Amino acid sequence: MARRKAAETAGQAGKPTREMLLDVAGELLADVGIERISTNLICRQAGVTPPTLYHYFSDKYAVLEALGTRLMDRQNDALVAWIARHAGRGLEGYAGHLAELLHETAAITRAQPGGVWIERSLHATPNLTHVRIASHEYVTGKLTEAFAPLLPHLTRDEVWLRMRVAVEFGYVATEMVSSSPESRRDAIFAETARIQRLAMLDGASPQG
Amino acid sequence: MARRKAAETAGQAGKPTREMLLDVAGELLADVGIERISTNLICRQAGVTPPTLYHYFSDKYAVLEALGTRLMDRQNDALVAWIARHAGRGLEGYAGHLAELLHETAAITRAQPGGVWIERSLHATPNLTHVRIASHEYVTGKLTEAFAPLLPHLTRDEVWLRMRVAVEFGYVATEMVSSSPESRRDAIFAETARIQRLAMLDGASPQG
DNA sequence: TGTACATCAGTGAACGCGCGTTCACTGATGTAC
DNA sequence: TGTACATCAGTGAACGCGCGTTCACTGATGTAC
Repeated sequence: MARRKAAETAGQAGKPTREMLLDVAGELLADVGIERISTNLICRQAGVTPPTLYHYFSDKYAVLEALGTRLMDRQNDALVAWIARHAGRGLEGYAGHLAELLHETAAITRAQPGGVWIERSLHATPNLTHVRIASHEYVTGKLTEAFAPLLPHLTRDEVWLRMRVAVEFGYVATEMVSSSPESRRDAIFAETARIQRLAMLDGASPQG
Repeated sequence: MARRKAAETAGQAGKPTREMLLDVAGELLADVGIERISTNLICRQAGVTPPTLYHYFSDKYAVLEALGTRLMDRQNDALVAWIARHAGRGLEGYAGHLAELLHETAAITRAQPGGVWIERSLHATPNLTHVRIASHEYVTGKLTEAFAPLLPHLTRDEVWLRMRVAVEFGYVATEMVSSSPESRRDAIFAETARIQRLAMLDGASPQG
């Protein structure tokens, strides 16, 4: 009687309980916010009793941390794949496909229940900021590896800073999009890609 | 016996109680986060009993909203003054002084107890996002007024979008700075100003 | 193939605690006459 | 100048509620022999 029943009650039949708890937690971050979410509420919404949650997570913060890690790992994988896909074609190979990267990242965020509220919540919780920072520094490192050889007039630290700022601008764009009507999405990403492109090419020789 | 005593206990002698409650609330947002802050905790820290807080604010959200409004009003005043100070010297009059604006905004944020955590908290609380959004749209409007005549090749909507994105990038820069060592501050703002400048001048005639 | 046992995902019920908020009240100060 | 009264900033104590977490337990499944 124990196994599998809860997930079905919550209409998430088939999903492993742990994943389902994370999905429910994400939804609740969007609905009530980091400031109102509670373990009891997550359990009630998931059709599970509290000891089940504590079977999978050591405490409330572990739930939120896992939620953030799951989202950011997916985003990071997409970025690494994007770098690989456009490698070997010089600066313009990357700079010409920034909007693609923004759209992909946004799609991943949108696909996850809670979407952008997960990032906002991590960001506003002193205990949890390290998740976001570690993730952003990881992708900054990957981008620095890719771009440093193409920007020989800059020191590695200068490239790193340029990438760090570009990463932050990218995330803020996906975030703006999430609170704008869908019709505005393309315009915001196009504008962001335009700016990031200028930032990357500035000072480099015309054909990168 | 009633009047004035509480503020002195909390080492904020002379400050009106309402202001002191907001300062304490800001500190607590930085210390424990939006997710742990409580009215009882604010009162304890401020050396005041709960009914005093409810004398000045209708409920917990009103405290946080007032805190956000106070910070953003100060930032907005600085931006309006910056526009006035550099008006009449064409595009480059503005674009050449972006780092100044970033530094001023950051200084205002830093001067307020809780600083950047106030913005993060509003941002992550569904009930309160309207404060941040209204403020950012207000300054976007002011910038659009100033820049539209200088960018005649763009429609007003295009200028608005460009400004909206620039505003968001500016805020994210002040935010990055707050979690970086002080020595990095200038570099981050210089990089942000570089990018914003390119974004503004792109497509315009050389002397704006 | 049967059986004994370990493991594992889950339940039911409760714990102490701090939350947001409110009630009835106090006493200092300002104002009218 | 004195006095009656309104106002205003604050207190002390408690309210019901939901929080995060834990205890002892259940019963289905996997494994060894």
